[in-house]
Amino acid sequence: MASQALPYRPHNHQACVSQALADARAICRAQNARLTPTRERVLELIWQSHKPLGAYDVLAELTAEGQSAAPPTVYRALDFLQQHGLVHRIASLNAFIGCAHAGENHTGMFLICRSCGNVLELKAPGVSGAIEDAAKAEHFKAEDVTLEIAGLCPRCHSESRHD
Amino acid sequence: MASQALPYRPHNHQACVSQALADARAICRAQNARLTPTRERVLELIWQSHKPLGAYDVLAELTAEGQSAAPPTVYRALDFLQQHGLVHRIASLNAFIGCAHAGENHTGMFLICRSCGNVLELKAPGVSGAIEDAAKAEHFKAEDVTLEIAGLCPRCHSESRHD
DNA sequence: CGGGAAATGTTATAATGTATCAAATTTTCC
DNA sequence: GGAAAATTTGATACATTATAACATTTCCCG
Repeated sequence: MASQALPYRPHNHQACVSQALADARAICRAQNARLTPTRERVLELIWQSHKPLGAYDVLAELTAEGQSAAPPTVYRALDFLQQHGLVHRIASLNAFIGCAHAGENHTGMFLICRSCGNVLELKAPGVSGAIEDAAKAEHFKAEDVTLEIAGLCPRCHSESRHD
Repeated sequence: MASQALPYRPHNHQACVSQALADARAICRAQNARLTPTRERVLELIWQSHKPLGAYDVLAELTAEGQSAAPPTVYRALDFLQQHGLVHRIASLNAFIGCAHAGENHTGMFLICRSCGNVLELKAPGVSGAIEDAAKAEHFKAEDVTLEIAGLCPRCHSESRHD
């Protein structure tokens, strides 16, 4: 069995991208939302790795491809993708990452490696439950959860001990 | 008994401020850190309410008081206060709030009311434990947790139902 | 009181995100 | 099919948040 989650070990990443794009098309079709070429291209760029990408990094790639793009181009596409649950914004990094559980109606929990930069998105029902309980105990109506854990992924952690 | 946590109901807020400043002085003395006038004044400004304050809001108040302040003045003071556990940065708001549990070595969990803007900081050991477990299951070494819940505080929630 | 460290002042600039309005495209509905 | 409405995109300008770099001052310690 694999000891480490996908982002932390070599894998056929093109499969991740293809899957994400296929899911996105299906989700947009189901929601009657228009996954236009720019939006799809931005999603693909975001998915180019498991590291979060800044909006201006996306912009740079678009302009490098010859597209006439400005900041609003990118932010609008990212807003659309977020609203349809296809990407997440990582608040602690001001960056964006492809959603690993698109369409599953989840509360994202992100493990962010400060060494290699890769991010793993978990579902962690136990955590979500504990958060709901804590909010409920204060009579607080939770609507949106930001949960980002910075640290060392298994790979970088084991390497750092072999110095 | 009180049904709502402090930030969500009227209270003698000056007592919060005095307590926070007294704690800060004690903590800095214990750590041999210098709580200079600017740092102390920034902490006091941050504590002027239970709503997070932006760095440039702090800056505006400092300049209004006649201090010759620039962005680095504020960010340096905030960095110092964060390092000594006296304020927290709310990543989802790009703003800062006084630490409600200074010196207690905790993982902050923030309940942020999107209506009134007040923030309650909780300790929630159950949540921290669940997060640690989830990270451990992925062999991830957690170092820093960002946990921010946006929603409606008890007060705003009950008001919104009486429309 | 002198030498080094810490803190502050100052200017400039980087990085991230939005407002606004015009033009083009797509959808809707007759 | 074609006109009106809604959505999407283009383009310019600007707002907000944060940092780099270097000079100056203040404080601590011997």
